[in-house]
Amino acid sequence: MAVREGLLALLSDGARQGHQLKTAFESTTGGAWNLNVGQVYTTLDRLERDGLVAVDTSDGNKRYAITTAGRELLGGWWEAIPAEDPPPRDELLLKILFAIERGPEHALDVITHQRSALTRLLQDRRRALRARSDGDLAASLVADSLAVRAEADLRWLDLCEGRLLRADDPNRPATDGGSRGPR
Amino acid sequence: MAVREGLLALLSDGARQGHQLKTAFESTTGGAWNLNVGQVYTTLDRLERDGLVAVDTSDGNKRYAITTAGRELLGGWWEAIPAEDPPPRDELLLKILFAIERGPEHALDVITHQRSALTRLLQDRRRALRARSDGDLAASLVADSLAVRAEADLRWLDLCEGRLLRADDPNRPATDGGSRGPR
DNA sequence: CGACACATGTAACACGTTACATGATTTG
DNA sequence: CAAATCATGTAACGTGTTACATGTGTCG
Repeated sequence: MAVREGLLALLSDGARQGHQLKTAFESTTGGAWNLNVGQVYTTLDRLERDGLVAVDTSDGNKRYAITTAGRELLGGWWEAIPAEDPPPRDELLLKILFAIERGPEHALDVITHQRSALTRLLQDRRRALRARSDGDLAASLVADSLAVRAEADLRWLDLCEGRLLRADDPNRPATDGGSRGPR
Repeated sequence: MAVREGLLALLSDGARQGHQLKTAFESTTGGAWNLNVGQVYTTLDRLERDGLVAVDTSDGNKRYAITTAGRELLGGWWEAIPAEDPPPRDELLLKILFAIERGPEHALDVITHQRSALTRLLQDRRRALRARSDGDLAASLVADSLAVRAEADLRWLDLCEGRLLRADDPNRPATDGGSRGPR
């Protein structure tokens, strides 16, 4: 559900051909996300099927134009806050949750490993960010996003470790003895 | 690619039936992610097709067991750091990138709106986190993750706004005049 | 008995992705 | 002219998701 809106956003600036949309999409995302041309057309077909775009062949070319319904949907998109319910499944989170299920020691191992790997990755990303301080705004924003995301993941890993250690610590009265009991 | 590994992780503790896996998956994720039972079976079919699990009917029941290949894949999963290439398309990031394409003013509007909405969401999440300080470790970790994620998004929005304002500011020598020029 | 949970599936669809087929136009 | 780019698609596959069809067992 991201290609759709991206194409609509591009079309809200004026009708374009399918192939142009691929190019525009990639340049808008700073080259971070390439689209297979075929996907553009299949997505456009679906958008047309849903009445969000219409084909305009008034001049010999085949141009896609956004419809009123498309504009409405897009208007909502700008305002909508990306918070699906249920939230998208985050791989790191899932990994730790299932590691805990296998045993807290295992989970702590995984956390340690992930943290060091993530730290390395973050350094790389920061380095890349400094190196490529060319004027490409989009690419910079993508890099920022990746870095911030990695920092957040690291912070979460720390939180996670804290909770695990506290849960294991026999000093503390366990908040609940048998929530995970195997039937 | 998250249900597969989750089921494998559960099976690495011992063979189970399909329906039990649904229950285990949901309890492991603190109820944050429910699975349709049908999906468990289709996923198991695919895992079996790929030789990662095998069906065991030695006792009258139909149990799925992880295979050696499955264990190998799982071993890699624990260590693998969730950093796909290209990175997963982040909706907030996409939204801002396409908003910029429509015009920096528009982008600043969207940023402002997203920030206030996200701030509200974050407060809700924090409140929810405090309220439900029951002993459910998994649910707490999910809530932590959501909160940390929201904080990171807010921080990124600030970064983003900064870059945009700097790019628009005529005092600064624009790093590049025509990278976004409409041909 | 009737409701509910357990248990196993099938069918249909959405979206994303890759590979492939085809033709027109441009340009070195 | 040959190669590259522009342009439009189709086919096939993978995962995720929902809805539906069925049957068994348990318990109030």
